[in-house]
Amino acid sequence: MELVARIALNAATYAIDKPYDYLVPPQLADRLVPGMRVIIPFGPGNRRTEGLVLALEEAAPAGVALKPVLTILDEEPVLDGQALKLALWMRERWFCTVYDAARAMLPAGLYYALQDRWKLADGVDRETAYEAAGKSEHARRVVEVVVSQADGADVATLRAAFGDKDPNPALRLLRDKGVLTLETSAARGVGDKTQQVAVLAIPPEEALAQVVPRRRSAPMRCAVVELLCALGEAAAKEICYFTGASMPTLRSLEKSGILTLEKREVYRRVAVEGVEPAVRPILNQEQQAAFAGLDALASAGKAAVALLYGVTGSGKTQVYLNLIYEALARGKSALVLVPEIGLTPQVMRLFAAHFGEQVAVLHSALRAGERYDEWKRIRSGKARVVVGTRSAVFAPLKDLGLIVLDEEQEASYKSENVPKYHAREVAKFRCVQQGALLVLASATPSIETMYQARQGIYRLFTLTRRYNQRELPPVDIVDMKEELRQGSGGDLSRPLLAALEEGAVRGEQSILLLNRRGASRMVTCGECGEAPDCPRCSIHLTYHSANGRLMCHYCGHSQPLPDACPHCGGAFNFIGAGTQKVEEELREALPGREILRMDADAVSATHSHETLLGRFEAENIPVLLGTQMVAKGLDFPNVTLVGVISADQSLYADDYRAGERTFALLTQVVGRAGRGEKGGRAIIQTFTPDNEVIRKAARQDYDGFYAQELALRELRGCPPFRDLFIITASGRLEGAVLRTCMRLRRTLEGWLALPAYREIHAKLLGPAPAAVARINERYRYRLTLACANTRPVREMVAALLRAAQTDKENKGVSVSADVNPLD
DNA sequence: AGCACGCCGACT
DNA sequence: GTCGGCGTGCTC
Repeated sequence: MELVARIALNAATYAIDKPYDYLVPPQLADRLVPGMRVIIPFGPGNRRTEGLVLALEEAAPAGVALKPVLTILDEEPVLDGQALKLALWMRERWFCTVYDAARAMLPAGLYYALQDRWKLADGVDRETAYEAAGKSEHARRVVEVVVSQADGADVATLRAAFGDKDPNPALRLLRDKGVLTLETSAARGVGDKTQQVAVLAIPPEEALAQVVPRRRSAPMRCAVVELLCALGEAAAKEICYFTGASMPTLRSLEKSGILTLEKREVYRRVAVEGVEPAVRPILNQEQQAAFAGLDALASAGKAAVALLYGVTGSGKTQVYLNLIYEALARGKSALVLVPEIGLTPQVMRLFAAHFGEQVAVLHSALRAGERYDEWKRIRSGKARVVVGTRSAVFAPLKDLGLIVLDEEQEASYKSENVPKYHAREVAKFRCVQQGALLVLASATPSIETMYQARQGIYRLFTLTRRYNQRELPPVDIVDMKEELRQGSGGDLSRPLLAALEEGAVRGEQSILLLNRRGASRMVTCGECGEAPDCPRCSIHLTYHSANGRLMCHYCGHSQPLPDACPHCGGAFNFIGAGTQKVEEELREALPGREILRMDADAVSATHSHETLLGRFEAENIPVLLGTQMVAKGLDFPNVTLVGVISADQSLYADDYRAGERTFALLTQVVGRAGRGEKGGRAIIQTFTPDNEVIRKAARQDYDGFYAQELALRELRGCPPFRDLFIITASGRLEGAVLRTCMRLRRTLEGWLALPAYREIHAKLLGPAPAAVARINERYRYRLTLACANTRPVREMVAALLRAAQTDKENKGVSVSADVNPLD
């Protein structure tokens, strides 16, 4: 008998992902446990890859000899039995490999990078090596590269030296002659959250003296140095943004000794210590009723899902804080998930105040090492309450009694990367595993969740009473078409400007929400209507006034704004509002009033969210203008006016969730306007004032919106009536991508006609170009399969993906699948 | 995806 | 005879 490990491999692609059997050598046998990661040889070349041990079995030696496990990477298992089951389920559910799932579940700080280095074998000097290489040009080049490097050459360096040629045959030849050896080491990948900072290495005058005379031949070098002289030091990314320079330019300046590039940690941990302990919140009658019902579910020890539907300000948080107290009292642990934008220092402080040292915080802004520390605290049982964003759903809590998803409709719960999981579904699975209660909390639940609740599949608890019984603020909907007719062509209507001015005169504050990504605006030619496109992606470039350049939001390409339209010579116009443009318009309309801008640009530079919001409140700045993130400032007592600059921008996006997203946003804004003593009002600007989504949001009429939207979803065949499987093909040649898509469609049509799949009743759409048809010189087309998400359908889609990856006809085209994407 | 193996043309 | 380019099939 021998010990065999069944292992999921990092190197396996989706098409060949399955457990592979390896022999456990006797000297490793007593240390190896399922859930540990190992290094194993894979493929004909026995290249080293990482693997995750799924199971260990005693077996009689088979006919063919198994390859051995080489190294164990972990002292203790990193995933327990339930986590391994979750990984297997994720593969089935989201079309990823088991290892993809495992990677998503583990903190990055745990990560090992395998480093393969080719070195001269012991006792071999460079002369012998060159001799062995003989006349082979490739072999000589390999030796050249290897001897030029003190501790051997890594694979990437060799690849680079060979251009598009393959160094492998030469490497193998030299290895077989005993000249070269390959060493594999596993290096911990901690500290990956760093950024490059450029610092002048010599006095500014000297630096300028070196580059200015050569401004003509090297304008970028000159621009970079001038910027650095002004700033002293700056992040490499920012330098590239402001000057249009690229990283190679910075590296060449480093080589010339003019500047140095240093790696620095980006994130700092938010201190939570020194928080006053809080007492368990007391509930009003309505909250108490919801709490009692939920707690009865939680204490039953059977898995359940509940929707806690409570209007803004009804105190959902107090309810689930009480549930956590109860869970802890029963010896259970609790997990609270918040959307990315919702995990603020206030939230962290709130939980620290209630649960002190028992709280662990997991979010994307933690450094790899810190995240790893928190992960260990959770696994050891020291932390029993976890607050975190999407990936915290995998927190290794034992005896999980409760998971809360706050603002459950938020898009940030769906992962955009492989595996493209939804935290709500993962949470549901974990609750089933542990017999725990899942609480979905929201003032504007997603249509799917409310549908399940009304069907009786989820238990529904409702909070209708607003905090201190405050009335809803008056909401004005301003018709921007009418504004235009009256000759007011800007982004700000006269009623909004008047209200802003009035507020400022009274010393009150206003918040303006620009419902749109970043600081951007489209540019079109006023004569021919042409808009500049990204040369690599099929999307329009947007203008950034901070650096005066056109940029691509997908690949980061940037170029100067042309003086005139290259097609007809006409002048460029700006359409759509960006925060920077609105800011300029505001400054003109409200001379002398201070305006604070808060968008991705303003925040990433030097000031965090928090410092900006803090300034807004402390300095009583009259106007705060920004993207979604300003919604966090709505609770300040002196804010009496909230303006939505263009409700249309998200409403007319081309996906089925646009209505839901817009409704949730407007409802939140209106519901929270004027919470303070002074009351308040909201103004919504739109070109379509009769739109029912906008009107219902203004009235906080969720039920009306739900009824209308549900009917629409049924008509369109969207969730919750059908799930959408999006199968995307991408590649460099548009024709090949489209042909692959057509073949996939024919295959699916054939399969759907088979008796085995007769029950599916699917609707098949496409091929259609993806929303952004080309990204980074790759074309993307997609098929949509609309039907219920059942096991046979998932098996069919999985079979399609495997077939597509194996089919030689699809060379150069990759195919992937996603379920109910949110974009 | 990577990698070996096998086949074939180019150059010595 | 090699060397190196390219197509095909497998990965415990």
